Amino acid sequence: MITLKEIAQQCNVSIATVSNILNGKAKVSNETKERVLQIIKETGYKPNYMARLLRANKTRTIGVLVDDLTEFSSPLIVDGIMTYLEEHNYKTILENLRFYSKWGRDWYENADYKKSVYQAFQEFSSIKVDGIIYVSGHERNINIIPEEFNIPTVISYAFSDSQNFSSVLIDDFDGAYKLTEYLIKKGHKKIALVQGIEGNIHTEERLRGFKAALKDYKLEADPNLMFPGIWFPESGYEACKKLIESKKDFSAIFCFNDLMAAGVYKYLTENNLQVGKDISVVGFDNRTIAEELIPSLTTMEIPLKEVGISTAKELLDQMTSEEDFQKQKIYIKCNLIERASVSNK
Amino acid sequence: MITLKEIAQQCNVSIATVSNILNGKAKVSNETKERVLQIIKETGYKPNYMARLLRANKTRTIGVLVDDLTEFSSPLIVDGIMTYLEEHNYKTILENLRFYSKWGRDWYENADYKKSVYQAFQEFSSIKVDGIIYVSGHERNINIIPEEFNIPTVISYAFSDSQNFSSVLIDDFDGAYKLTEYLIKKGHKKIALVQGIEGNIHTEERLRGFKAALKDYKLEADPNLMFPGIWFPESGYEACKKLIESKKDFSAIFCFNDLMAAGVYKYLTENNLQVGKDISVVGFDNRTIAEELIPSLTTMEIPLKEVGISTAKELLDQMTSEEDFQKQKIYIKCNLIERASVSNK
DNA sequence: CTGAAAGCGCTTACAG
DNA sequence: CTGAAAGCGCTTACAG
Repeated sequence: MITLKEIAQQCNVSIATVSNILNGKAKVSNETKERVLQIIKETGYKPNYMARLLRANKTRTIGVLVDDLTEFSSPLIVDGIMTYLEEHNYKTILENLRFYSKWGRDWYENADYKKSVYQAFQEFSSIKVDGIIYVSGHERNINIIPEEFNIPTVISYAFSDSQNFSSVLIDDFDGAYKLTEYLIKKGHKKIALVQGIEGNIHTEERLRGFKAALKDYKLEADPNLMFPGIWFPESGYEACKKLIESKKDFSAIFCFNDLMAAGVYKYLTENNLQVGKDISVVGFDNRTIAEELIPSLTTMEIPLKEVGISTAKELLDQMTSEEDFQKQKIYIKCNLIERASVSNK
Repeated sequence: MITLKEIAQQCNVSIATVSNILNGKAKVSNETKERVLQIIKETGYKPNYMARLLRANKTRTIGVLVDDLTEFSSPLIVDGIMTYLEEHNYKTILENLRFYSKWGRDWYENADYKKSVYQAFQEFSSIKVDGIIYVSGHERNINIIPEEFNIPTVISYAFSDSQNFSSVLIDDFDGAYKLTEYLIKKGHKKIALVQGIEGNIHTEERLRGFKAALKDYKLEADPNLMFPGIWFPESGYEACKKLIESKKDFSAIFCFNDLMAAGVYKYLTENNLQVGKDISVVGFDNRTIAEELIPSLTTMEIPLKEVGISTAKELLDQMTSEEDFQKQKIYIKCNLIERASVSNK
């Protein structure tokens, strides 16, 4: 590979001059400049990235750490991050922790989890990234992000107790509130619930939103209509089975995600009940499947790309802020996608 | 950040000695070694990545170029690649071209497409990656991969006319053959087809496989039962509509992907025809939706993670091979996932 | 406007 | 077994 030195020799100037031209330090005559630029073009010379970084001691590179790239939310968040960073002329180095594929769905109970994150930070630190983004696979309280590296870090799709990290989250409360309100305005008063995993933040926030909406409309939440779930279709199927078999009075089912709604569809269909006619159903997430279910599913879209963009923006804002940067939690609102699974009651 | 030099000072040895210890060049007494290692541990010293790379002039880093990370196939392929590379102690730098999000679905007709790829190669080259993997969003003939950089490069989920690149592909022919054979063995003789976009490799290969299976079982392909499609549910819906309205005789529909199968489900359901009873349906891809459709869809799984692993392996094999490495096309077989959408005829 | 020189943090022959 | 020195390819005061 051709080097600065060789370019300088070919042009009969010093390497400093070539370097100055390359970096736009203007103290060079136009004539020399053009000659050098010409040669650079001819030879296809490219500066050595490593050397440059070693000297400059900053990289204009952001390290992105992902719990697991195969989680449904991750690619879109990463896409948003990269969109914003690219626009602002930053490069990205992505490290995929692959926690779900390595250790199954309960990986955050694995002892090596913390170690892996720490190692990733060490790597990023030795690469001298200018900032770090942690992309979580689901919202939770992350308390294992090392603070001693002193690199600006923002958390995407999760948060931390630490005051040192801003984070960008989904407004699950608002989403569930609006979805419930939508059902109420359609005339539904007895709404059954298929919840997510207990203790999970999405679950708790959506539950809060659900209850708040009922309360504001002077309705009461009926504990007999509330079922646990673990995000997968089977949960919806089982909950729906119990619900129907119990012969309880209800007209709509609010599933805390689309996959469980698919399970509800399955049970209802198998039992000759028509979704959107006999029983109304709503989901959450707006995954691909929501549009393809029959009838198509009314649900809440999570603007994941926007989460990514917002995260990247927060990080750059922090990196370029002069004074003490005020860390914050940013909540992104969800959008109601109205389809065909809810009828007027 | 603490440096080699400071460690050396603290230990009263030369930087060369510390460096040797770090790199396991054994010519150091145990005593010194332990003392130095102790200090390194205490101080939390980490070698400067850039400096090391600058000196060593190789990076143990693989550049991964992705058409678009939000394509359904990409995250899993990338996951496979990273799995293999991590096991072999390589780092990954990922560049997301974001072609689909930038330019819509016909991006490869965009003139800037080639330029973007070239620039990415330039970047990788100046970062001095040891190898490059190009991850395509769908199989096609890629003829715009620059060859002048002289960096070992393997193509994932696509191929090239050039003899300089190995590639890893899905065996669409085999998959379609087996799926067709499966239908035939279930007694279906008149099989309708909802194809993918014309000219697309997946379409052509699956069509070849379909026809080959029919031929081997002495059946004839009926052009009247073959419909075009563009991979989305609407295509399946429309094709199915025409098919039913034409009153043609058939007992099964082979959709070239799961999304179109979802459209077929929709039309059949709306018209009171039961999938898996009145009409059998199979798809291709085994996307999330396949399991959630009612009844669940029999389809071909594309082992995307395996594609990624295989690609990474091919690249490392090439990089470490002594003699002239024989470039090849590797075909990964698909797996039949039998569910509930096909009945015996 | 231009160049000689120091130095970023390492590795690697080489000498002792 | 250990260290002085050169050098990887750049950038950046500084002097002229």
